Amino acid sequence: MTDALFPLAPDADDLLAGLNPPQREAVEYRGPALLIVAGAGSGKTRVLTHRIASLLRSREAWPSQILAITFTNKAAGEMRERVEQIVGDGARGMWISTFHSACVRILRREAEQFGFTKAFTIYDSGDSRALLKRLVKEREADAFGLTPAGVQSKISKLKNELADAESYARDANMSDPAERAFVEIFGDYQRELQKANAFDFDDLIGQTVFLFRAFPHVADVYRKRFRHVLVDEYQDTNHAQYQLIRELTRPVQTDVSSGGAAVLIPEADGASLTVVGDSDQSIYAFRGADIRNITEFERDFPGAKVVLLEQNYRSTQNILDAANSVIRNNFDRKDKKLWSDQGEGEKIVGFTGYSQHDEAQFVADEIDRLRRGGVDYQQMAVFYRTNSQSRALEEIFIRAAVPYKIMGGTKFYDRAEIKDALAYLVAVANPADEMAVRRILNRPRRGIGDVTETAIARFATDNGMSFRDALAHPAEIGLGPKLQKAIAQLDDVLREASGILVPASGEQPSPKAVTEGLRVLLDKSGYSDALRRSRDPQDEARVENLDELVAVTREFARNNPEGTIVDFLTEVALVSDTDDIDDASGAVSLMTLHTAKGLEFDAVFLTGVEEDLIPHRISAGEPGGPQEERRLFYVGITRARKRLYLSLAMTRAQFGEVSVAMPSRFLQEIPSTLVDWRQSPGDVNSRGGLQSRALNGRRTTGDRWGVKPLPAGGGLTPTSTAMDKFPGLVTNKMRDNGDLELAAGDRIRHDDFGEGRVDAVTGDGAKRIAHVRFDTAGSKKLLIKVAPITKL
DNA sequence: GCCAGTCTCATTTTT
DNA sequence: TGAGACTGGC
Repeated sequence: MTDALFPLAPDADDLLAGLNPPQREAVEYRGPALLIVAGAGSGKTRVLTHRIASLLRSREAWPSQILAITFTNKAAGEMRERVEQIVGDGARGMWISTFHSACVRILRREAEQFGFTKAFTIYDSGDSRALLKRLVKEREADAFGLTPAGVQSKISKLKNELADAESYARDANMSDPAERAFVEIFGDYQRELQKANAFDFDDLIGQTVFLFRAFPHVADVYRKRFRHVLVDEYQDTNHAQYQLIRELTRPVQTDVSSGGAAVLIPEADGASLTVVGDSDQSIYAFRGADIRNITEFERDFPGAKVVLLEQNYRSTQNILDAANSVIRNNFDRKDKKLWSDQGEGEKIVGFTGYSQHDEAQFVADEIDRLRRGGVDYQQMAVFYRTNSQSRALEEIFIRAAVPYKIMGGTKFYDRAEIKDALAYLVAVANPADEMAVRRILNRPRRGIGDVTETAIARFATDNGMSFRDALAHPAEIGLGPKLQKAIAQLDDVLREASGILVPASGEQPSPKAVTEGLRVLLDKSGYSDALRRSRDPQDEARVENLDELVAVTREFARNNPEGTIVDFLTEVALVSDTDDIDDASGAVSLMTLHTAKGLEFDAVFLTGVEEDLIPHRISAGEPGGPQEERRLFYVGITRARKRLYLSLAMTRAQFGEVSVAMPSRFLQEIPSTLVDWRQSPGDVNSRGGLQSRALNGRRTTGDRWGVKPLPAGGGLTPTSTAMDKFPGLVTNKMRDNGDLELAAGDRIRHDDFGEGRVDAVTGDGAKRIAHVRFDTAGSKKLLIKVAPITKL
């Protein structure tokens, strides 16, 4: 069979060209279930896109029969692009999207089936927290120690497990007042969402599963449609997502029952399922990702084929050796070894700074050096564990004129003025969304405070109308003339915008509707004017941000000529700024380790490699926490193509207080032969103080980092790395008196000061300080955790 | 109802 | 440290 459009033979070849044997197998295997275990940098995107292309080319599937699910919008965009590169227009009609977008698409189509409308709002976590705040307050649940944030995360966890308020209540200890309050709030919350015609983030998945289970005929529509389901980053799926996949890949059954007898006959096999993932890169357990989804795939899908991709095309062998030797310490994993044929490459560079600024300075200097050596800024990235660590880096980078951009972090759509503007749009698109209407009620200031807001709400309840509709009856609410006028004006503006954005049925809104509607809302409500008149200098920036939002609507109209206000709001709710990573900007990327997943750079700086940061101290108490932290560290390492820097600081200022930082235990897991310590923890922290010789020396050297400082001991150990010089300085081996209990009256011995008596102990945790009077050396204050002391 | 100044409090990761 | 809650004066 030849086909003019799709000549089979040559194309099949070019899809396999350049692939190694396991990769080929992953592209070519056909069967009900396939698990591709793809180590970092093993070319999984390539495999996935070629697999899709191969299905299309061979006519095994129409584009519309393919559903590819990724974790981020960025990944979805990339995959689409790469598939289009291969098959061109033949990719049209495929669903390549995130879990959330796919579910929104389904829910919008089917919303009417279960009490929602197409125009439902998507609550982001800020929205749901705001709602919960109100509910917690109404129930006075703070008296039981419930906080909005705590309730939110608990609800989220439950939803990820597909539990609802009722099912949770069945097993909950209802004699505990806090539990009872929680159950009540959970119930309230769900009712409020329904009333507001809104889904929160977790609902998008959970309610889709619910929809499929409650309405099998609806599910069958999608089961018949999607014959090939492919899931990327499968190790990050949570239970709800797992169940969604299960529902989608169930066999289609036809109901031929007659006269009350239910008879189901199989109509078609379940869709073929391909999942790609790497359990070593599972770093989202904290928000419900269940690593078992991937580790038990073969049990879940008997007969599943498993393909292992272990050849790494990204990094040098040194980097991979480091990564392997770190991840090896996680005990419950299947052994998997990344290898590369790119040669050893450069050694990993280690550096210890005195402070985080010192560390940042090293990074800045080294970036500068790399740049001079021909590495582009956009090929360099700096990672850190927590967002707050970026500040020190930024300060130094600004001073050192290193161009940088922060990925993630404060989001455009999180700004108050943007949320206000969007609330205006939501109030028009989905008037049932009371939260949105309440939000804009007094923005700009209209003199409407708590009292008036409550009066409106009461009027609405009393008259069986929505909060939004109550705005149309200011005279009847019993308010002063000024307030009546203010409310009437708001009502007018919303009405006018509604005419533009949601025209009467049958009429097509103009492509410019969203832009125009937003303009009307901002201008006629007085919002823009209020900002422009303000003398707060920040308001100038806010005006600019709103202009930017208007520009976003224009861009949206260009890309989606048929796009409605609801489509626009969906996009805004689901697309974070992290997604539009501007690769051409010529700047160094700064981001958290989590954000780094899926990216790669020629040079990577992994900063803050300290205990309590990575592994983060909070993780210590969580089951599986330390292991997940190790995977996070592993993810960071494996982002690097050619150069990897590991840096830390000996002291770190946190919330205004300086504390001593210890090298991370993970450093010790890397063979010392792989690391070239420019300045090791030993150089900085040799006992005797933090103003070490190495640090002082550095300040006076012209080329600060060009020359490797001589190893201590006069260079008598030429092959040693600095790590050898300070046995006893890194974690296990590092002096760590940990939970050494000292109390006033105890006698201790200090390596340098001899014996003494403890007068008092102050502080707590790692910062406990012993006040000691030594027999010969006088009084000293010692940090109990690290001081070279023993109790007698 | 508004505002500005003070206070307290928690500080991980985010589709 | 810095964001949000709270308070008291207008």
